[in-house]
Amino acid sequence: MLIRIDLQSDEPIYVQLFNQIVEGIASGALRPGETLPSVRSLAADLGINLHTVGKAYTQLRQEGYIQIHRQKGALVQPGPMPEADGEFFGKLEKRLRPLVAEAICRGVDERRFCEVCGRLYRQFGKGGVGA
Amino acid sequence: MLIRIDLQSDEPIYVQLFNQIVEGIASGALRPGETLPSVRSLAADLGINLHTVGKAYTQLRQEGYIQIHRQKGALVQPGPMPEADGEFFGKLEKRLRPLVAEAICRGVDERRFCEVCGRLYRQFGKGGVGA
Amino acid sequence: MLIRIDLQSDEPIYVQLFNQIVEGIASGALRPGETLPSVRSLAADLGINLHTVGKAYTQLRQEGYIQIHRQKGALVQPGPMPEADGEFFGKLEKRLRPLVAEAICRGVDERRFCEVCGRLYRQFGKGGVGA
Amino acid sequence: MLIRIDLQSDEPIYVQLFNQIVEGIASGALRPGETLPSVRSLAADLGINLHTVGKAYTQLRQEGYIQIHRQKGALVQPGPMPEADGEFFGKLEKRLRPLVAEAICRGVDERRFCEVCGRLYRQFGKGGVGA
DNA sequence: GTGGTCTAGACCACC
DNA sequence: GTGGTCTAGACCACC
Repeated sequence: MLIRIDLQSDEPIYVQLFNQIVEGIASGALRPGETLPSVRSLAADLGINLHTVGKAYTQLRQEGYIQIHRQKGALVQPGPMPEADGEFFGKLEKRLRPLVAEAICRGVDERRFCEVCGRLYRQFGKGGVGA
Repeated sequence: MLIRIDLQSDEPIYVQLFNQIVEGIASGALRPGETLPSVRSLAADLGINLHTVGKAYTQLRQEGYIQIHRQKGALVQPGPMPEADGEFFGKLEKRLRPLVAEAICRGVDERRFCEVCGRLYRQFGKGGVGA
Repeated sequence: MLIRIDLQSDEPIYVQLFNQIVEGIASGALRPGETLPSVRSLAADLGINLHTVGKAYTQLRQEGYIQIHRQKGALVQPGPMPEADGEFFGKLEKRLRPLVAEAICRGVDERRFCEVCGRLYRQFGKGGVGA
Repeated sequence: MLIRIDLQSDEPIYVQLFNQIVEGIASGALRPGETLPSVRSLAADLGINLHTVGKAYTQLRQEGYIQIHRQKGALVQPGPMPEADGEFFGKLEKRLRPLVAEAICRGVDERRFCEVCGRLYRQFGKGGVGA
């Protein structure tokens, strides 16, 4: 899977990496159980620091998206993905709220907002985990 | 309008303030043309530094949500709110993408995702700018 | 002559007033010797502070664009306008330099830059002092 | 590149700094991709506060003249410079208008005015971005 | 080491 | 009184 890091973004690199791996899982580019490159090799490929990759991997593990084995390295969660519990929906709402508020201020109604969401779903929807 | 700042949050205070004012506009708690408290008084009320409030106000002005008059203080944009142009939708998609990806990984389908959005729209929708 | 003050501009009101009166002279809307409204009446018309108008008038007098008489009030310089001496050209260059620099950075060449200047000259050029 | 700050000037320090960096880019003294001194070191060199430098850098970034990398520091925009769109020409006209008006009042015709512009173009033109 | 955020406190222009 | 600018100094995330 192709990963693109934008060094001049104000988004921390480890967050970009985290997001792109989650997006890879969502799109099916990364399948459950699939091995991920080692911290060392991914850092080398992307030209970034070992610690940065390590931080992204650690966070992915903490949220249940990947597993990390001392010897075998990292792999996409082969078992059940983390579930969408109340905590998840709580956080989701918290992160969505400012986006919705800005959209409302600019006159974007619910239908158009959901169209954007739908477009994203379709972008990911080709062969993803839910397929 | 009640504003609550979480000093422990990892979200910068000025961002929290920015978001809450935008949410106030979206909900109608802040009406177009309504005056906002002065930088000094709001800072005192919230127990934060006036520069932090100033930074939030400056950003709100840059994005067109408020006007700042050098000696009369700040007011909610009385004229047309910033429009939802291509740039806005581009940024919106960029900010929505990781949320959608995480939702997909957890098995949340488009319908349920849009339900969350819809709930937020209804939260804001009572007497908001579009009403 | 119509004067428009933008209260939400970051340009001080007295500067806006100064500029618009100079522009009125340049365009011929204000003729040499023509009387200007009193500080008091102009302030009332524009809904701004007396001192603000006073400051603009004082500056216009200091630079030779108008005369102020205790009894008769203010009038457009009836005699020779301030001349374009070395000091003037020095200041002009200083104020033009950042504009030219920004234009160059954006790939605007001298010809196009001067076209903009020429357009402004033509805007003013109908019946102005040089006509 | 030599930067000179006039602490007595009524022009804010961060604006002086902004302008001089833009002028450095226009003249070619600062090349695309070239690294700029860190906020701290430039502040120390100029004997001003690091926040003042930070404000200038932030504004330069917002207008697309430089990039800021969170840990590598700032560099002159290596890619395409911000383009001269309608917004730019609108602002340019607004800033040029009072200069042209004053020039007209003093009997400076379009030809002489453009000669001054041309002289500035030639000052910058030796090895600049357009060269 | 780098920029980002926050605080405390000062002075200024404007009106 | 209002926002704008500047300083000094601190802590933080990132890498």
